[in-house]
Amino acid sequence: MADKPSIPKGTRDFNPLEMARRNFIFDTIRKIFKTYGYLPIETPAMENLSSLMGKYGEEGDKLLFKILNSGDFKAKLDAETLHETPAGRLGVLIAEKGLRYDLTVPFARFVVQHRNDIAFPFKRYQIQPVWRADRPQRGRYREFYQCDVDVIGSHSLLNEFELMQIMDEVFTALGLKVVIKLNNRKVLAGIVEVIGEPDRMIDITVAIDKLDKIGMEKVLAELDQKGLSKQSVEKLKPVLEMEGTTSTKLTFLSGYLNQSEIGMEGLMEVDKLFGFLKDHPVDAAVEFDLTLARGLNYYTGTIFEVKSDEVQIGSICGGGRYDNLTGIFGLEGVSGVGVSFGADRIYDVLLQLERFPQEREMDTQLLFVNFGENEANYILSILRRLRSGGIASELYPDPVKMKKQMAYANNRKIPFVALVGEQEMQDGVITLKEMETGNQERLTPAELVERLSNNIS
RNA sequence: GUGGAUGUAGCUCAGCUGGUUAGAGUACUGGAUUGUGGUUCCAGAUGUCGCCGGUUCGAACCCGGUCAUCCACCCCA
Repeated sequence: MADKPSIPKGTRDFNPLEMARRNFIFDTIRKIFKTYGYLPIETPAMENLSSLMGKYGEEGDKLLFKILNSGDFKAKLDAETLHETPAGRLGVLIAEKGLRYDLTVPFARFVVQHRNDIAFPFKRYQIQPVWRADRPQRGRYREFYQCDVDVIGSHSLLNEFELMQIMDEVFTALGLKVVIKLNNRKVLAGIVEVIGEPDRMIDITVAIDKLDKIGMEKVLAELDQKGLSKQSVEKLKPVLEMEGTTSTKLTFLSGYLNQSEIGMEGLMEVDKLFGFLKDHPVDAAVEFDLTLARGLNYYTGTIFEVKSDEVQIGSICGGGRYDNLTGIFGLEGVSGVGVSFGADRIYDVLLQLERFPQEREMDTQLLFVNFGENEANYILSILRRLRSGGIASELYPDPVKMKKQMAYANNRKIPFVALVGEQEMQDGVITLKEMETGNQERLTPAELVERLSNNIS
């Protein structure tokens, strides 16, 4: 056999069953976005590389898919640059476009570019694929869909709360038990300020994150190795040892952070969100989680992450507040907040839990057996009536053996088969067979339409 | 980017410390049943055993390389 065709690593085909299931997820999410007043936009698959580079940290830049310039992409390069430039850097010299890495940065670009046509606060949703040159793994793809909702142009914490309600409503509608984790960058900034290491936020949050994996001693050793002073580590220790419920944690931190203005501000925000929750509870569990740092470096306030309570897979939804994302595109002082649902991981979770609803509304309801040219021609006008009545129906294209046509209906799980042969044509009726029971009845075309319309509703 | 595992029929997998013609289930095709599917029975087709090389009288099996896939770390949706 010749080499089988294949698709690039980390990408997938979707068959009709998978599409029905994916659309169930997209439809559920879209419907909820709309009821909260968000409007749809789309942006191109590719952006100028300059819009993408530097927005996701050093790691992110490496994971960008770059698109080779068309035409003679090395025309402007002299031999020396071509040789001397390290491979990693050569990319930007021969590629000026790249595939989008997420939907938030293109959205920021969109807002800046169309600022005069947008009424702020602008609430939009966007459901499109994104691409990352990551190494594929369980729950990690190189092409996957994000479903983003963002509000831009408002500082109000009501937006954060609204997003929490949306997250809750979506996962409830999908029938999934989840935990919404909540943190605030300002609280993290406050902690590093208090211990006197304001520039070491990343090292410290990574250390906090590893706490339950490798234990206190190893975390302390690692911090020491990273060059944190003993004094700072000592000061950090109470935070690492912090335990208990959200409210005891918040009480502890309000004492701990009281010398840090930014820390207290963050704490107040977290407190306010939990206040909203108290008055308007949601189904999902909501946890204050200091270990949540999130890699995307544009977040400045609240950070969200949603994890499945039932299946172990990375986060299935995440997001946060970014105060100055549009600043990098030249529009200062516009604050935004948003979250992104990972449709592909949600799919994996639903699949594993077998929670997909058994839905087959739009599938073919009725198949006409093809007995030959005359019969087929006669059936075409009946089909037209059925279809204009909203009944999905089809005629088997070839006049092959009946057994084969029945087997086709069976495989497609088409619930009804109609037989119209010479006999029926003469009598002006249709023999309708219900596949599941095997029952057959003779109906006029009008009765047929009525019978099947009732069956659908 | 670092580490580990696995590649045999369309799919899921057997294949004995290396032995001659590589199997099962399922799916597929035809028939039992020429206007009736899902069950049953009968028959049939299907493989460079991922690829390249080495060891051997002999390799799906052992060794080396390579590619692909999966898993963990990292990062995240």
